[in-house]
Amino acid sequence: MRLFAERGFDTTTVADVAAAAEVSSMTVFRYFPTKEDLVLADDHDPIIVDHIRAQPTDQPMIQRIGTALLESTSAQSPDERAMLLARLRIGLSVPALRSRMWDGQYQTQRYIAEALADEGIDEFELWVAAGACISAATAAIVRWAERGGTEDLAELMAVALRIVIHSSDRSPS
Amino acid sequence: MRLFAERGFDTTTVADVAAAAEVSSMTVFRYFPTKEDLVLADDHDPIIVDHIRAQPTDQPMIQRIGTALLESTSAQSPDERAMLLARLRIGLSVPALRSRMWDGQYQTQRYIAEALADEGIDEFELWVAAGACISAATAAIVRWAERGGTEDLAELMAVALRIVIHSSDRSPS
DNA sequence: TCACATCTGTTAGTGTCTAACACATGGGGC
DNA sequence: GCCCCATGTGTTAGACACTAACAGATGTGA
Repeated sequence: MRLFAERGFDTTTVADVAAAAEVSSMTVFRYFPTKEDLVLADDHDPIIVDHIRAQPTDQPMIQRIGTALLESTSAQSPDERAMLLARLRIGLSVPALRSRMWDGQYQTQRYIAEALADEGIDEFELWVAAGACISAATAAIVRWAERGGTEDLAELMAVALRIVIHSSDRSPS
Repeated sequence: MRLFAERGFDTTTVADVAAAAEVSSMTVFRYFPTKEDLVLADDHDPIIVDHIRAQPTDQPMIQRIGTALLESTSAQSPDERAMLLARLRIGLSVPALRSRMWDGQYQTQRYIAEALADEGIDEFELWVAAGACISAATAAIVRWAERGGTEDLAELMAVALRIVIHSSDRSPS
């Protein structure tokens, strides 16, 4: 991350990273399947799923997902926030990384839909609701990163989720 | 597209495509910046923007975007549908292409937000609304492709958009 | 101390993509 | 008809990401 931030992602080779880590290039590829994974490796999905499962089941589906996303973001430590910002700073400016980030959110969407399956909700409706919430959360995160992390991420995300969810008065299940 | 469908994307080299087109590899890269662009090249964004601009301005923003997406999909010819399905068939199964597809939607989101700027709406709210609609449209398109294109895409998209928009009673601007 | 699994390095190779230069083709002005 | 020039294309050389197969090192348990 230090090398990428200093010299740029595209202009830093895997060999450079390997040398800085005092290992061979092969060793890097053994732990990170691609160069992109050096930046994108994170384990936030299980945390989100935990928060999803902890939501009261008497709420509308879209509300449960949105609240879970908001909670799992609010629970981040300052260190995690700093790491997230560093990742986004590099990731949003490099096309290859940006694409991979969106795909990471697609994976998150799949995890969420999987965690909430078997509740009798229509599969497609669940998928759409998860997509809408993730889209809103992403909008907040991107905006936050573009402003250099100076704004309140949790508040931004709450605003974004409110736009998508607004006064949903539909019943659960 | 034929080669990729027959022999797989990863197992078909650019040299193979170039040979089939009876040109050199260099010529391929001159017209398509990357191998992925051989599959992903499309020009749907301007059409969406046209439909966006054609919406009555007395509707809520999210409604205008959603309707425009639905219209520009409904207006597709059978040939365009077939091409879309072929692209999705290959694209969804190849990680590198899937990632790039998501990034294409990010670009679409930017076009939409740009087309609707200067209307006095809060920039962030506009961005979130566009993201939610695109997310819904994408859910419909992916579902449609996963079912082999047998379902009614316009109807799927209408259902998805209704979930995101539902009975929004907020005023425009 | 030995057998074994795990980790790491080396080598050789494939494939994407770039840069620089040379060649061919075809149309417009003299 | 001939040259000039723009455009399109091919060739070559090369950087870099990534893979596969093999060999050496290291540490752990019996």
